[in-house]
Amino acid sequence: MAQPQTKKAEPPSDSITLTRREREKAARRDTILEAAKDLFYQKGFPDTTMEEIAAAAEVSKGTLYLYFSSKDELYVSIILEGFQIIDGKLEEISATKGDLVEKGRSMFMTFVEFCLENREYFRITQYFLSETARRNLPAALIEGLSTYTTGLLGYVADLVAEGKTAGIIRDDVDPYTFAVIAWRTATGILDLAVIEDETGLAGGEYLDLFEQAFDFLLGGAMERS
Amino acid sequence: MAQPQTKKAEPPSDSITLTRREREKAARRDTILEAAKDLFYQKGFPDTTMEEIAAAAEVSKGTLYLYFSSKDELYVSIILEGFQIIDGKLEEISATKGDLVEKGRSMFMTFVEFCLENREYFRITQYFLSETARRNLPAALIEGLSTYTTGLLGYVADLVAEGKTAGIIRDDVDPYTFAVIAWRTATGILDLAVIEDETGLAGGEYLDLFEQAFDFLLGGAMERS
DNA sequence: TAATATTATGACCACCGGTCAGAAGCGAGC
DNA sequence: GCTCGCTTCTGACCGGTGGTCATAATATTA
Repeated sequence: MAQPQTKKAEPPSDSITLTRREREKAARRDTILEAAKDLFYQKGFPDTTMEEIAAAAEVSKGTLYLYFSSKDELYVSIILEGFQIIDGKLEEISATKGDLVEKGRSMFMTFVEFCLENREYFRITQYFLSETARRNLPAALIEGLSTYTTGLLGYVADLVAEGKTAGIIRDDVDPYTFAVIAWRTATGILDLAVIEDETGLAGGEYLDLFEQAFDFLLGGAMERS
Repeated sequence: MAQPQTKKAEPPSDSITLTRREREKAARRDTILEAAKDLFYQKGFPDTTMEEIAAAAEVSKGTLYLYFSSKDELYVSIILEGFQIIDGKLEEISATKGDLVEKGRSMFMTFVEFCLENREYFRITQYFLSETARRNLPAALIEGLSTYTTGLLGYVADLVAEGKTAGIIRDDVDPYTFAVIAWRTATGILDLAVIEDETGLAGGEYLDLFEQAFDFLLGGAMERS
């Protein structure tokens, strides 16, 4: 997940020791990351303490801070992992040949379903928007997240642009703007859908709401023949 | 802010003592609430401590807990106040006669602008969606919020229903569903717009994004003549 | 004024994220 | 194989926070 890993197989006696060290460091980092992910997903971000993560990773609390500068940075690293998974799925859809509208719907629903199946992950990404999180985070991480987001939106924007060329989407629709709006509509509804104890709609019922939201947005962007 | 206030001006010697006590209690509660609101709006929720609120309200920290069971409950009480302001604005728009589409846009943008002008308020409402907040909150407060939300959405749903009657909105559009989607689209984008330090778009630029989002949604719901 | 009930106080507690001085581990040179 | 020096690890410790509770102050009643 996002770490060099430097698996170079050049073993002259000199550099090999350094390389093994690096590998061990990366492995420990991964161990911590996995432990943290399990706990965050199980108990949520605020209820997971650094002490617990340290115990689960079988290191001391101090060691945590040798690999991650703060609790916030730790979970942002986990976010990035999730981003890469979604990125893979969208790229796959993007590569298929087929009806443009169905490809769009598929992207939208794939994103939604991933977030519904990984609620804790979604909650974490949302928490990241909060002012507090951003104040305490290394600028590099924020930058990284923005880049990933832009990348994901790119798949949608490209599709919309294709739709314009094909005469399906209106000329005055800006592809990237549409992508942003669709993305934020999805997350807005997800905020609701991710709440377990809600009196109203339950899990599956929300899928229809997402479908309808997509239909409205698309309908507003399509060329009316 | 949802407290009785009991300003009754009936002063028979017997009940007056009891009433005065009640009034004093309510007044204290209000004082605390005002102090907390000022601080929350100024410094944000996480950076405001109970000690500070106590100092600002000129009471001790312990007293805070005689009036509010937790920090969470304190600020949710503030949320309810904000809801009533929005409710008033939407009701006003609802009562005007005029173009249905413009009324809808006006409701959407009024909500958005209120949230942009009261970012702290908006952040609080969003935080309220989190699992943690819900676990620690009195059921009555959650119930209250749901009721208010349903009320706000009612204005939009009624307008959509009117649009259907007028033949502007498609027959198969469910008014309440549309209202929910529009609401969540707004909050989804607001999540982004409310971040100060964002590299990309700045404050005002978002207004256009909201307008476009509204246009897409509406376009998808309108009867295509 | 004395007895009682209500309300306010702030020292105190548990807990958490984060730090740091020192311990432990490990490779290199003699 | 022993020591020296560097890297990695540790856990006691710190500052600060939300929340509690025995006690004090105040108001009410008799």
